[in-house]
Amino acid sequence: MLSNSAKYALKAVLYLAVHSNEQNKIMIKDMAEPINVPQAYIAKLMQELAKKQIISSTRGINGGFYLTELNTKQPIMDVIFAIDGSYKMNSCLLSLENCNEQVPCPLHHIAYPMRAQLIQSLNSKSIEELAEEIKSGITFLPL
Amino acid sequence: MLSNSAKYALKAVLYLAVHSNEQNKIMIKDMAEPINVPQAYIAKLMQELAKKQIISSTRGINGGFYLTELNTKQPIMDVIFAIDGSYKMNSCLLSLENCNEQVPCPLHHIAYPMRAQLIQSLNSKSIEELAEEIKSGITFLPL
DNA sequence: AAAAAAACATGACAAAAATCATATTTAAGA
DNA sequence: TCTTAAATATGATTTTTGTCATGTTTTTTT
Repeated sequence: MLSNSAKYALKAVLYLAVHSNEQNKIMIKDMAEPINVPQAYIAKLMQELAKKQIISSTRGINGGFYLTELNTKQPIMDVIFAIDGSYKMNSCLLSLENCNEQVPCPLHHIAYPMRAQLIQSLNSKSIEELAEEIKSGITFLPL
Repeated sequence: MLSNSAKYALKAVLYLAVHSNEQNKIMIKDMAEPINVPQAYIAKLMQELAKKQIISSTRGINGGFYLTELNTKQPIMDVIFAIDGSYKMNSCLLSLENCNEQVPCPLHHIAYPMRAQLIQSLNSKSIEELAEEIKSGITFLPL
């Protein structure tokens, strides 16, 4: 449902959402440890997200990664899609190609409503909203 | 959330539930094609399930795999646990070890209720119940 | 008792995902 | 303009997962 990479990316993006802005960029080496992801690995993911404009970056001295106002308005789902594509998230629990409401697989009625609701939530929640919850101590971003 | 192996195993078990009983055993070579899983692969999975008593088997001539009455009463979740263990299914969306109700991760409030409900469904639905739905044309077991 | 047909056990191989390493490009400051 | 410090690009390596192959054991039939 979610690759390891997507999970790492989500943690990283939320970390940026809480700790960075256009005046305060964050370097790879300073974010790898707090989110507990290997530096070289998270670096690759961040580059991918930057290329797809999910996050922002500038190189050179005083460079780093950060989120613009616009970046933070994006739904969480966009981060997932950028890394995993849409297939993983959208496919049926049994990964049956032709499972749908008309020809439902044996688990469809159990699994589909929940997945649909999850997708709905991930699409409607913005990065910013989740960051606010972290800042106000409602949720946590631990190791 | 579910390994490929677990998905294959579920398809196979449901196939047995619909097509087999103690008088009517099914050989590997006759089930691989209809459920669209490589024969050698499903063979290995079935042996694992047989060893863990999720399904039944007898060898030798006229042998094969089948489900006893007792087998069919088991919850669907048991099949998943037998193949994947409990970790995959029970872990938080971000795979954070110490995410819980007291110290929730940023996605906990979005993801947990649905996962809990899914687990509840998989635990309360028996193999037999799903097989009945297939037999009566409510759901389908396609490729 | 022997032969045949099935599951069972074991391990080899392949593909994909995760992880690591290294060289290149860019931006800022001296 | 040169040096430095950062992201970027590319690809190598490792680990995990999925797939395949082959020989062994068990059960039934003759």
